[in-house]
Amino acid sequence: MTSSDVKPKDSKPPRIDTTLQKGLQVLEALARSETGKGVTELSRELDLTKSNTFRLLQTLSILGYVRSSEDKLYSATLKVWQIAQTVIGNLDLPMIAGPYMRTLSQETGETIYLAVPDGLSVVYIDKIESTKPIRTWNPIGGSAPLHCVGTGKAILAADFERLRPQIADNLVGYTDKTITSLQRLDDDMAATQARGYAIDTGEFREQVYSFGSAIRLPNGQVIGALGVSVPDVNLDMDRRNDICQSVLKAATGVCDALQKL
Amino acid sequence: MTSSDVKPKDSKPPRIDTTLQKGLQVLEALARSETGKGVTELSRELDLTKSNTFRLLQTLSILGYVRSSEDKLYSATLKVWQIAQTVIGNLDLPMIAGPYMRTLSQETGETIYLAVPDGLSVVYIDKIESTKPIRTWNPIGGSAPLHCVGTGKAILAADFERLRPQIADNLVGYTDKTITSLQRLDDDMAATQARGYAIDTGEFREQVYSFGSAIRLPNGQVIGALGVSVPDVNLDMDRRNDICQSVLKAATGVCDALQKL
DNA sequence: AAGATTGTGTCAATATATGGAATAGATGTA
DNA sequence: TACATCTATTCCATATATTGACACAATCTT
Repeated sequence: MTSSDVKPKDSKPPRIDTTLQKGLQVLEALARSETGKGVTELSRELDLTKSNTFRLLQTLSILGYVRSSEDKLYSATLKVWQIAQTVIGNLDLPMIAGPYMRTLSQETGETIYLAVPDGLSVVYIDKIESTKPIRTWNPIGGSAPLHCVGTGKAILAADFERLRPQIADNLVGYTDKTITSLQRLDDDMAATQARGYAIDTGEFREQVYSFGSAIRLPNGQVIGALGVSVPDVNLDMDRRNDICQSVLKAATGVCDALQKL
Repeated sequence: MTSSDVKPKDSKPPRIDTTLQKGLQVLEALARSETGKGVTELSRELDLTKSNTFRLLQTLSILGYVRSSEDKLYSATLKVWQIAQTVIGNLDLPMIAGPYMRTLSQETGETIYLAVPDGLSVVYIDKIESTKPIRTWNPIGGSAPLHCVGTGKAILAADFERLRPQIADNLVGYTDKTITSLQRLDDDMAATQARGYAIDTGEFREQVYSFGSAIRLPNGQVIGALGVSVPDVNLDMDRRNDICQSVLKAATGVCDALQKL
């Protein structure tokens, strides 16, 4: 049809699936609503037909994204939140954090770790080896207890109220420095929260110090931590302070990068 | 066209917009993927045509739900997370928490508050008046500083590492009981985290005690708090303990209800 | 009880999404 | 270098799946 080309419309706006677009518009509109909305209200807001809106709502309901309450008010379910959680769980942290890890590596020369929480442990998902001729202890994919290492303690402190009861009975000792009493853990977590970074003074491996700072989403949710591991032979107090500041700066940088994502 | 005879498929189950369905399937598949997926890979996984998959990806890209990385790998953006945040922001907490608030009211007989965080304050979004002939102090819509009241302190403790630096310079005093030093706040927050509920001993209004416990999403994110306000004339130590336990139980109940939502 | 809302079904018309084939680019192999 | 085999992307005729107008029922207002 439209054989008479009087309307050269628009050249090449890549065609777009209108049904999908409308469906997502409906979902977003419901997400914005506090109380839920009716079919008619929605159709007016989005400038769609009532039938059309109804149909979209029906599909979204079947797919679980939307629920129609008691009366005829539709509202968004937490399904989109669940999906968001999986997105966050699959965020490519190594890529996002990469530049900051490299900076951190240059500034400190020590081994840099990127860790994510996994139950009551951290799992190392990326690292940069120390430039110094000292072997390193944790491979990518390896794990360590939350309460002993820099990255773990940073994560623990960032979500302490929730994790505390779980970890209270699991304060396994690894060295004579390991925190095994709940009282000492409480104190250490308070100090960590106050500082913004965590300090491990050989609490998991003898002679190995580590420092960590949490990586958070814009709303505060913890999704990982950056850390630096140092053989304590290398460590005087000045360097220790420098390293801590660097870690904190790097983690802050990653958080900012996440803001913009 | 297609004047040919009928095709008695089955059109009894409520028809569903297949384009929308497929588009959401694509989105979910990408959300599950760590590395991102290509068109062909997706089309095979979802049993769709390549052209079809490509078209869906194109529209999802335009709508901002998906991004095609450097080379031809598609992955989900944080847009679904942003939408999830608005859903959570608009959760009908009063309805969900209602039953637990009523139980709490019956158990204590005192004024029950439902509060949400708002910057460095709490805002009361629902309440149940005390059954006792004592007037109450905070209207729905009213607010109070995070660091002085039961609900606020519960929220503060639940997200302390993030909020601490913000509130450090804002410890305004209201009574001579108000916590105005960071050191005392740190201690109190540690104690609150350990207990699972917060105690306000007349720190906002003279003679008014309050108790609060945080409401969290399944992943730990704080979205509000339940609280009980009590004129201290009514309060002996036994009752105080009973009330604290009741608040804790009620808040836990709301959290569980959110799990199932 | 009448009237004005609403949500929910129906169904033909056609605009819309679709699948297949064609193109283009990239990577690997001989 | 040429060939083979992957990709992603575009094009287009076709029919299918979406659409909108209308009808109907169920509430709510008056």
